[in-house]
Amino acid sequence: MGPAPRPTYSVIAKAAGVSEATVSRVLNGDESVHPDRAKRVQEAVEKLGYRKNRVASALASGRSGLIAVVIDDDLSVFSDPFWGTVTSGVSRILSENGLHTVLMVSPVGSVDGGVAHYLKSGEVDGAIFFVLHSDALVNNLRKTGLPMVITGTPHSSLDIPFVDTDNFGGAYTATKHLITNGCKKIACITGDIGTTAAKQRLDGYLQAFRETGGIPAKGLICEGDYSLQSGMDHARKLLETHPDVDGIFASNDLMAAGAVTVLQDMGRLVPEQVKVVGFDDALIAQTTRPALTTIRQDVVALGEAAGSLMIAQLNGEDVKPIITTTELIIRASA
Amino acid sequence: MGPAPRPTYSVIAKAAGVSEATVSRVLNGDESVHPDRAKRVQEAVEKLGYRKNRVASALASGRSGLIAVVIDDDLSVFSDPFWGTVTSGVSRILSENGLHTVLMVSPVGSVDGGVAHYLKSGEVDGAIFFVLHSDALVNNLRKTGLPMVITGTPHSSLDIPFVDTDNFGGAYTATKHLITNGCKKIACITGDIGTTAAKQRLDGYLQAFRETGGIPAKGLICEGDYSLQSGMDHARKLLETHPDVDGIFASNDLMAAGAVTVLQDMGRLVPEQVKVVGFDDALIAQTTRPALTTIRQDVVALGEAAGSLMIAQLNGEDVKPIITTTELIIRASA
DNA sequence: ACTACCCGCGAAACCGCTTTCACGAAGTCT
DNA sequence: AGACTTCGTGAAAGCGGTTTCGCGGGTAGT
Repeated sequence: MGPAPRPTYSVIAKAAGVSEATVSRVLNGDESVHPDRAKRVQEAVEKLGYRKNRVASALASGRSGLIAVVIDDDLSVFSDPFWGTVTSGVSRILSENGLHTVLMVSPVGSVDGGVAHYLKSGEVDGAIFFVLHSDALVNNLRKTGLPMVITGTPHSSLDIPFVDTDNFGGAYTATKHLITNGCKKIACITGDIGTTAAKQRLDGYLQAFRETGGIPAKGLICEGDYSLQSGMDHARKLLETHPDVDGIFASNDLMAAGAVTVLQDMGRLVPEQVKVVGFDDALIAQTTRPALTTIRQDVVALGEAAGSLMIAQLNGEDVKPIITTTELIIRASA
Repeated sequence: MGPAPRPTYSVIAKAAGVSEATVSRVLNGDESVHPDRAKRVQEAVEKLGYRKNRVASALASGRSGLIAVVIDDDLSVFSDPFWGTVTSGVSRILSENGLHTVLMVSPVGSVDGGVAHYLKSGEVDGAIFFVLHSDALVNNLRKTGLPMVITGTPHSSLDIPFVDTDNFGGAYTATKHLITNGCKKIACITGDIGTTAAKQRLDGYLQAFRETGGIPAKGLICEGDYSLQSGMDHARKLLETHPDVDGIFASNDLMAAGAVTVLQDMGRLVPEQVKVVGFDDALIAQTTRPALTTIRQDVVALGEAAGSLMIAQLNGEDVKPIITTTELIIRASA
């Protein structure tokens, strides 16, 4: 025997002594049904343990109840808990609203790939993108009218709602912290500069400088790529070109951790001689010695924000980007 | 204007001069259609850019093309990249087979919760569970005939196919490595012992001991919970109760990292005085100083294995559990 | 009292694809 | 040559909801 046979409208309608149309109205919150009959339907539904068949409903109404979460295969899904965490936040909010999350891990670059087709096919009611490098697909999809939300700040200023961490503010705070603590020569190891997050964090760093009237010496800004290795490489290079560097703001904790180990290997004391601030407050920030001072971003909140932006859109409300706040977590490295 | 209007069977049928039934047969790989007509249909499909409406197809056939990935909310989805990584592997395999991944992050304990209802409702063709503590739901779902795959070893020996890392073998190898390198007093910090993975890793540790004739002294086995904190706590306790401990096998890298920092804080040299081996080869294994010697598990492969087990099941093949191999990664901590 | 509306509700069409069923043509067996 | 299969095919009946349309009765307007 297969799955338990489920009652259909016809059964409910019979039990409640009404037509299927009325059952449908009641179940979809149509106010125009007489309370008495609505109640009879409710009771029948209750009694028979009826559950709507989403597929049939989707076919008839054109709404599938599915939201795609599109994750670019480029992303380091494989080592960074970030994306999984955001997704779980998204998923929570969506399911609270009766929607399901369809996960698509796939190269997003192509405007004409399988993902694009799928999204265009109307099988999902909306799509949430985790985009870093390219907006091409999203941009292309705009004209289809598919409700979309971007996680991370888009490159071009599309009028598509997005959610992002306050990268600029966080980086500003981090750099300011270094300055306040007496650092005179502060380097910045950026993330992959092809991402808006990395750019914004760099901007925050620069802004902090600007305010103090200074301007970072040439060579103090190193273009990393968020990887441990790049953190190490740039720290090493920095020590050669600028032996007197006394502060480093790294665009994520991983690079910060890499920088710290290199600094120590080269005989520098952290934080006594060189202070280091990271970004993310990833787990790793707690395990390095000294533990990293860093900028915490609330990743779950980011996911939830993305989810609720989608919900709002589906409800026809007009939506504004959401920027989630960051927090300076002071540990031992700065 | 909404999504581009898509052609239906009726259009294709007309264009190819055949009936809709024939179109359906061709598109579903029914061999019994005359090649000529099949070709005509193919051409029409090609020419008109036809794409099948999955929803309609699902309603008519009862197959939704959706596979649920159920992640227990208990799990540390929020700090451990493990689950995200496995999921991406699953998703890749599924989508290669024309299936989509529906993500459900939700408390799984309840046999009667929303997830249970959803899975019973026939809206998905199968479910892949990430289960740690309880098999209740899975067990309950068996009688529905829903194809299922478990990631991780189930507690009770259900006849449900599962995939898992060779926890036992990995732990055995890790411990053996410590023994071979001259450790005399080797402690084990287990993971959450409510999980089979933790039990198996403990068993592997014990097996290595058994083979050398020894049996671990009382108190050398500490029950941790996979968290950084528990690694630190147990290491501290160990140094008090067994100051002469010279080897630690921790059930994951996070605890190993915690142990290492405590050891160092208490003045022990790693690996000179105490050697430490972790498990997972997580990113963190590379960032601790000294870098962790650990057991690598291929997490993506695990996900892919889960995906292909599901595919096989849907194809009616009979399936056997898959145990993926581990590898000893020797770094500096042991 | 008579036409004009509005409101609640059921009949029925419809969403787009799958699958059963039966029919005619062609092939096989005495 | 007649009866029996086999094979390819189309007509049509679903799958389980949603939604349009129009009807009957009650309220309102004049």
